[in-house]
Amino acid sequence: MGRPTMNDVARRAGVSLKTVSRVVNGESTVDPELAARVRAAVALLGYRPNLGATMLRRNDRRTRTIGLLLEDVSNPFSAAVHRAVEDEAHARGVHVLTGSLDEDPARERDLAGAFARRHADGLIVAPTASDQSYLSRELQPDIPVVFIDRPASGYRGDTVLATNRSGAAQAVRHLIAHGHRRIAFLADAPRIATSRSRRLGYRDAMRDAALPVCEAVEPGPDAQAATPVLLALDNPPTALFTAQNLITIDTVRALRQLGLHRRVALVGFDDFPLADLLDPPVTVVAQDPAAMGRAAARALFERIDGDTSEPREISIPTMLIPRGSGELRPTGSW
Amino acid sequence: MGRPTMNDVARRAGVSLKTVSRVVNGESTVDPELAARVRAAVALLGYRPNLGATMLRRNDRRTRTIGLLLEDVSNPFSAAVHRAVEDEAHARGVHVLTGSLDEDPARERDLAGAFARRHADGLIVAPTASDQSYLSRELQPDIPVVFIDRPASGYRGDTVLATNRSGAAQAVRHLIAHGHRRIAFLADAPRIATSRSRRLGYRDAMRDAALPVCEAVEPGPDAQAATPVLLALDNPPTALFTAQNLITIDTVRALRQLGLHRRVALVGFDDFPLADLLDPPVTVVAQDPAAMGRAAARALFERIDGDTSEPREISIPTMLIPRGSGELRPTGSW
DNA sequence: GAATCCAGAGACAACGTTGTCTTGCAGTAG
DNA sequence: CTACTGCAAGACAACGTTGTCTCTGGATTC
Repeated sequence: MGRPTMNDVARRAGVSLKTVSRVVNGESTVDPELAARVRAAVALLGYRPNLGATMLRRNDRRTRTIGLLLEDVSNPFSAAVHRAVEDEAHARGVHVLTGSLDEDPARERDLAGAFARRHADGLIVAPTASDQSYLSRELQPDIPVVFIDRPASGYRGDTVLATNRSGAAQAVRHLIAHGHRRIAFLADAPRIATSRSRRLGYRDAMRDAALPVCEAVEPGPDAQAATPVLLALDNPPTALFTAQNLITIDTVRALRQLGLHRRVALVGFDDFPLADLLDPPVTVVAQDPAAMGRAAARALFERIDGDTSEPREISIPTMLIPRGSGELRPTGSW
Repeated sequence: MGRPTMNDVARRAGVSLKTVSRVVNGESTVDPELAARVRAAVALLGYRPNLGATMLRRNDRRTRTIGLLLEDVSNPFSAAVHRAVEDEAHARGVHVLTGSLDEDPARERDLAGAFARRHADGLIVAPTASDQSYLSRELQPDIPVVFIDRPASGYRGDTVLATNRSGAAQAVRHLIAHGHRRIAFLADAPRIATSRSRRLGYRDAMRDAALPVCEAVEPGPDAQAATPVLLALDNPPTALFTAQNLITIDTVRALRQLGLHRRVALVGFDDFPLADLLDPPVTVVAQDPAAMGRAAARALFERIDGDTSEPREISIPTMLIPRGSGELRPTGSW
């Protein structure tokens, strides 16, 4: 015996199937006494509506579920976005299916398709693939998608982005203002859109100050290795700008090992927990992942509720938080 | 027009509905030529099976979805568990619905019920409520539940726990071995089972060494406030054992503010990122959240696959990681 | 007192799919 | 040549629910 159905409840209460349906759906055209009998039977049998059948039959077709595709749910940035999205969804009685993409375009496609088949009412995606046109094939045309953290291409949807370029430029100008002239840029793969934007910001600031660029792109999984190489150059940088939180942390480790953490200035893009407790405390350009998640969720729910206006691009400002590592002055030599 | 159905595909391919069903489900009793026509029509129309209808009709009733209820998806411990569960699920083509509980028993009940109504094939729950007997009412009898991090009561299910008591005792013995006699214990609400277990471990070690206990339970949201109070006692503790990662971090902050971070020893339960980069690096008893998540997911999938043996209790060992803060010797006075 | 109305309740079909049964037809044996 | 076998493919019911239509009977109206 599986779980009880409306029919079981109807038999038990001595009414018709349809009357049970009416009571369960709170329709008013039911005799109070019958309604009471039905409710008693529901409680007695522990009846719960079969959501699948409901969704199949109803014409509004809402599963009150959204899909959330992030880079890696265990990364603090993704986790904060996740939490903010969940809070917005919870307030609306909506549940969240999550998936981690790990920079794997195939996984992005698979999971988006899978969530679509599960009839998610909408998707929030931090794109990993360089092209999202697959979404047209995988998704029902009326499923809204909001992109977060990185822009999408090939599919129309709202996009929530941090001020990557201007935030990066601000970080670099901050280092310049503290006397640095040789500032290196450490970033992950240029395939990643945020990495490119932040590099543009770095270049903006360097160009404006007529300084030469020095880029170590894609330190890869072991960003720690890039730092000693950079600092062993003939005319080594006196300051580093790291474009992502994991790279920042690796760089902190590397500087520590070299014993240069108090001599080489450092500003990181994206804040991370305990940055304020390190020695020196790490100056960062903080994103606001919670605000990004909230904005994305709100945009998505507006679309789900029928907003069909032109896709928007929502900018969430970054904020420079001076803590110490970014205020170190250049030292002549070590 | 909604998305295409099997009927649309059948009409297009000039075959019967049932033949489409056979092709889609990979049954072998279909003429290759018809099968090819069907597949062409599927591709042309972009047909995707309606999972709701499939689940409704099929008798195995699997949604290939599991529910995961954690304390807070943005907490590093929960996030690591989440990631491990996702990886195990992904390997089996199963998707994960997540929810944060925030120590709110009502939210636990609501979300468990909601996921059950969504026909999750199983649930992994880090219990917040003191009693899980509500699950009998909310869940179909054959939905397996695995509890993680904290034991459940009132519902039968496998449980995955860290070695809270022995791990805590080990931490305290470590401090004792480094000469400490006055060791305070800082924990969150005793309502939380892990908090109680760790306190028992603390008491075990103190009793074995014939030392008096000194407990500051439930520093609450602001654990930073408890530390100065403790250290202002007449005969202040020379070492602190903190029972949870957020409390550990708050305590690090407090010690830093008091300028005592190099004089008062500290061991924390549960590791956290960057603990090794603080000054001094923080000695911890590390849990292995990834192993816990993996174990929970594996146990759940075994149950889903039909294992009906007695509920098991799975212990995931903790590991003491000496880094510096726990090896400070007691100082006579400050 | 008969005609009308309305509210409440049931009958029935439908949502998109799969399980089961039946049909049709080619191939084979007697 | 007839009867049987086997297999591919269609017809039909069913899963659990809701939308629509119809029916009933008591209250209201003239």
